[in-house]
Amino acid sequence: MPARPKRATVHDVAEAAGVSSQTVSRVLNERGYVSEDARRRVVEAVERLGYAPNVLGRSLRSTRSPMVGLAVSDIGNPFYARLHRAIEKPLRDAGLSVLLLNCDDDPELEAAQLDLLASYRPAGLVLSPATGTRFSARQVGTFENVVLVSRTIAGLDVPTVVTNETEAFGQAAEELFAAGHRRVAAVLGPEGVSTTRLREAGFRQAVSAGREPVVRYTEGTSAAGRAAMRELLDTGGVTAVLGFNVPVTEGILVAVREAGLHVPEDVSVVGFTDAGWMSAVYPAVTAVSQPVEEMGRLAGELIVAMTRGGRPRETPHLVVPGALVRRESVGPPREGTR
Amino acid sequence: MPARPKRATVHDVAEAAGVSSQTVSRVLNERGYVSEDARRRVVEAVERLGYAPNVLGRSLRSTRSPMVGLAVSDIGNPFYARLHRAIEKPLRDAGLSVLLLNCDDDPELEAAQLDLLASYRPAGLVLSPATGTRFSARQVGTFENVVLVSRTIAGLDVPTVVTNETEAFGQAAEELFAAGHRRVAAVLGPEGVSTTRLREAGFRQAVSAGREPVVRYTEGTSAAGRAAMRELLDTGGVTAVLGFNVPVTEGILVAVREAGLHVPEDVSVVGFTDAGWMSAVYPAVTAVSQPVEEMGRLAGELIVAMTRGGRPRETPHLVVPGALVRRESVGPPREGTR
DNA sequence: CTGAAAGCGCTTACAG
DNA sequence: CTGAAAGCGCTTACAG
Repeated sequence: MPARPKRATVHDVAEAAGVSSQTVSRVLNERGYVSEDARRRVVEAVERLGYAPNVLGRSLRSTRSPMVGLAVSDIGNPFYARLHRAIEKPLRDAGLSVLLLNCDDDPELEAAQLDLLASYRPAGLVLSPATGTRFSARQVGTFENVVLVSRTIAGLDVPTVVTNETEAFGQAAEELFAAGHRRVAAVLGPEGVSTTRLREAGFRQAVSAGREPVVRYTEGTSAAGRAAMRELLDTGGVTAVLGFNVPVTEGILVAVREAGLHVPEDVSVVGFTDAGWMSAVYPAVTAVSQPVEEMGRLAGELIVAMTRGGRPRETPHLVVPGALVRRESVGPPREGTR
Repeated sequence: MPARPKRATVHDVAEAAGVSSQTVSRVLNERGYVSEDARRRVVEAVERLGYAPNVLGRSLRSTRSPMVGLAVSDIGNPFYARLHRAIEKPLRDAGLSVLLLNCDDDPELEAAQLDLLASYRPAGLVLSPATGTRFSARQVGTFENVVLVSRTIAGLDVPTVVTNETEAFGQAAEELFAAGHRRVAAVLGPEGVSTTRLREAGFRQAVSAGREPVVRYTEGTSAAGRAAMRELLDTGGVTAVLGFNVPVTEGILVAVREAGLHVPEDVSVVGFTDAGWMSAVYPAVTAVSQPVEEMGRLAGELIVAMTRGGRPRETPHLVVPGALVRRESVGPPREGTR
């Protein structure tokens, strides 16, 4: 195989243009004064040599890397896939790259992935922390600019972007209780995660006399949602269920199917976080829609602002509203189970 | 805000351990001879100073970066989300990082994203090219180690990992024709993409006397699938449909619902690429399951092997088998439409 | 087994 | 407006 041709450097461009490498740098970075003549010759040489800057050299010297980490628990969860897309855009427009880190909601893997990210000396980190995360005040310093999205960490003074979890989940619960269900289950995520805690609070606020809340904690996956729902159908005596996220809601529906039951005739279901397929099927699934694109955009813009040094006096804690989208998966309980 | 404390470097470690920076480097990279005593002192100093290597410096000097690009058309498409997870694992185990590039199936954006990637001088590129990609033999050289996944580019001599598209899609078509449908539509992806071409070939191979194929090309999104299906329901006179991918299949189901029709009583549907929700709903969706995890693993292993210089004599073209998963979305055509 | 020197590609800080 | 010098953090290539 032929040796790969060596790539052009600033020095090659400088030589071809008859200027110094600093002048090339000035032209490329549009900083400092450069005569029109020199600029023209540099631009022409760049073109001719097919020169493309090496970020490694640039970042090393300037001690400013254009990399921003995005650490999430599962890119297969459409919430995080949408978040990635939404964050990437404003960062790209600001000249920043996103390094996606999949952490499987595992604190060990998260720590390893963040170590990896740290080795790139990134400009920032957007984090949706894993259950039992070890991310702490100490690490905030390592990453300089940190924004938490969706999930938060108690006692950490960093900007956050979240949905009005408690209120929105409470509204979903009320939808089921108000339909006449007495025993309603919330199939939540892992205990100790902020989203589980806040959604559970909303669920409990919807409880009043004669209403019986049932709570199950899960890993937040489809398989876990399915297992929890199977158990609830066997022994829980519930007639309505709230799903923590898209995978859990999917798992709940799988279990209902496998039991030979139907939504909403046998069980009513409300999901948290909307997904395209929920309006593609019979019955269409009632769900709380989160403004994920807005969350991503806000997080991206916060990071951009922070990398530009615009650290505000007050740490921003942005809250975006979820909205219940009523479809067909909620009905009255069967006669006799009421 | 307090100035960020300067991070420790090899020199700091060297000084603390009473050795030279090269010896530190030798210990960290486990290459060359180091006395047990020196090693111990270095390890201890690393620990004490909380030293973590700077990839930028390392990559710049060694001209070997641990970064591998993964360029896909849409991380929101579960196929690519699964692919990312599957590729990331073997690469991480080999000490490589994945930079995910979302290209929106847009050749302009793809070019821009690949330019960005090139600035990191990556060790490799795993690419699922955009429609109308401008990726060419010239660029293969830029990225040194390239593997194409799922979608291929004619005339490019690089390793590929694909499903047996033609055969698997043909089997899905046969499933519908064999159920008694005469006019069957394939809602495909963009014209000119290898997957569209190969799946269409499979579709046409399933056609015989009395069977009428209808083909629609789309952008491959949920919205495009919905629009195509709406048109087919209005004027196409088809009783069965094949969906190109998960988003298109979702869009098809949305259009069926919006028309007040039911699957499979009014229209039979088979999807290409399986998704969790397809077995969570009534009717469960019959689909061709692709071994995405295996594809990702194979692509990752190819990249790892290539970065280690193990370039095989023959360019590998790996083909993995799709499998039709029969569920409930296929039935006989309505009487009278047959 | 170890270190002094050099250099990866770039930009900063300085001097003109 | 421009360039010579230095250095970001690391590893290579060499000499001992």
